[in-house]
Amino acid sequence: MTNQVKEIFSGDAPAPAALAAKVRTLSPSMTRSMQRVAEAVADDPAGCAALTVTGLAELTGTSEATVVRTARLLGYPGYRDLRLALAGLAAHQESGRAPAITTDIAVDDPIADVVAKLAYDEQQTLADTAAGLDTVQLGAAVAAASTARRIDIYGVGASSLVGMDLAQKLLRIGLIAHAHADPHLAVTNAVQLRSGDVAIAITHSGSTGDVIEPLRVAFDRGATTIAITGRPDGPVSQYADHVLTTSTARESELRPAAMSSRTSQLLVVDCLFIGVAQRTYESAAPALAASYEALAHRHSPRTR
Amino acid sequence: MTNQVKEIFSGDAPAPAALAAKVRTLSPSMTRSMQRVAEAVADDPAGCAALTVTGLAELTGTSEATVVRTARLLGYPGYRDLRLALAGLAAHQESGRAPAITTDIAVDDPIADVVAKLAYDEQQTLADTAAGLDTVQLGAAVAAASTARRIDIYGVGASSLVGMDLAQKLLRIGLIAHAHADPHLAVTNAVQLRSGDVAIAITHSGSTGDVIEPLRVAFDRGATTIAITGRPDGPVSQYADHVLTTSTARESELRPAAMSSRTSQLLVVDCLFIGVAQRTYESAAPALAASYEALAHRHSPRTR
DNA sequence: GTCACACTTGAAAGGTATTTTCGCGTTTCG
DNA sequence: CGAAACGCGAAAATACCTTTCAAGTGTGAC
Repeated sequence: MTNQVKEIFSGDAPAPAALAAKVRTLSPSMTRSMQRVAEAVADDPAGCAALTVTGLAELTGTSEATVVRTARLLGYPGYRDLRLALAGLAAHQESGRAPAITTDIAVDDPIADVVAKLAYDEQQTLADTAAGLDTVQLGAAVAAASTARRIDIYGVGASSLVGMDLAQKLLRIGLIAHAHADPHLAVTNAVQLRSGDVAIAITHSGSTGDVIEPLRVAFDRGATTIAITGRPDGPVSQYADHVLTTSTARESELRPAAMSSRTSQLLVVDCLFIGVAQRTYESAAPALAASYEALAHRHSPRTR
Repeated sequence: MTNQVKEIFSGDAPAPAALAAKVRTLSPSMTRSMQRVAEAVADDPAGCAALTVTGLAELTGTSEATVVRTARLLGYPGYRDLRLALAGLAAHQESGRAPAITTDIAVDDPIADVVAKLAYDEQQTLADTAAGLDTVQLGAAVAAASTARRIDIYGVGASSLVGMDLAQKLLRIGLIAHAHADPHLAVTNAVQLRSGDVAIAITHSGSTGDVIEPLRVAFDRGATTIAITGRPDGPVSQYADHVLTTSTARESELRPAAMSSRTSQLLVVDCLFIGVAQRTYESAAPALAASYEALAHRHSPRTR
């Protein structure tokens, strides 16, 4: 009973705050005109809230239809609702004027600036991710993982580290979890899965073939599949029962996308882990305690 | 657009927040039906924002005309604008209702709270780390790494992932970096190091023997040694030329220290990486670009 | 190179929501 | 008690939003 419903285009909740983040996340899947609209909205929520469909269409040099389409893509039933959300957002940002260390990291930035900007960006990424995370999907993923007979995790490149992190933690609370970075081994293992097992694919782009393939196999075998991706509309979602969306921060030459996506992925993975730990508290608690113990012994006694 | 004069009744600014107060002020000058509408609006701004004129008219047992009249009296050009203001107000009071993120994550926290608390904690950790990071030490570490003939990184457990992350990134910009999670291999490799090489140890506790040992060897061999630790006064610092301090967030049963220390370590590692990328920009830039390319080809073509 | 196809897009038709008009009923005051 | 003013809602008029549809545009196959 794993593979039905799916909602196809995600039941995006009409996210409250992180609209700019959502725009960034969905931007790649938008057409040119829609991007213009989305950009205008993200740039000046307050201003746009004051405009009618027609007004916004004119402002962006597009048509009403396009505006409505964009609103839909952002998760609202129509423009009216987007407008309401915008009004709320405008009120928000009015109260808490952002200080904005907005500029990109440059080659000649002093090291202190690099630290500040990087920390700020990562904080932003965290906020965006938290705001954009669908708790229903997360809850479902937690439920599936908690009772899974076995959990396989797929991720390559930077995402493989996130996968290993998750596997490490799940193992620590007594679950059977494996992270696979090797696509071939991943597929080989995916074949073993069946209903009651869980497969998790981690890919920022949502279209990493090496990760999609094992997930597809797991999906076909009847396992419950979870995708952690920055592109919820990407190919990977096709084979995912539950999609957890990570946020996409602006990237620069010095700061590749992999860096902020990792932050976002780790937050999602941590949430998943804690959810599972909660659900399996009975067995997780002693396991956690035991692993504390084990670690403590590997430290030299003197801690001063 | 039929905008004639209309001002007539007061130049009330479309007050942002104090709507309830305005209702009270104006209440005496309202007719009975209008009072009912005003009351409903003041009672539940959020709820009313979700209603259409007709809906609100029905709810209050009045007519659309009366609703519009009330909106006018409150200082808005029409109901549409009152509704927008209401939405803004709703967003406001929603934000004020912070779910006490300050408390620890509990076993029975709903999943949404888990996400919020976790994100908040991590943001805190980032801020702390950035504030506590010694930029002089960081600068020195960057300088050493930029010109290193070879970089060895030691980390076990959760820290091993951070080490691998750093190694991955340094490799990508053309440096020779290796992460060692196996203590024996680490020592074996450390023996090879000499002046002009760099060794980096990552340990939250500052007293992880498996990591200290290879660092000591590297130190003795004359390599420049760097420690990334949460305990700058720990044993590891003994053999470190430069110490980069990570922050320690409170931990709880469900949220092991490894989790927040990882966030902190990653920030430090990212700063180190970007610093190096800046310094070696000439050679790093093409390397970075090249790796983008390589990655792009592994994705399915459609990215639009 | 050319054809076929799928996708984007805006114009205009089609619906809702909001605003205005209008007249009935009620109150108020002479 | 009667006249004038006011409150009120039904319904018409309008503005706004949504949907449909056909033309334009780029893309891949052959």
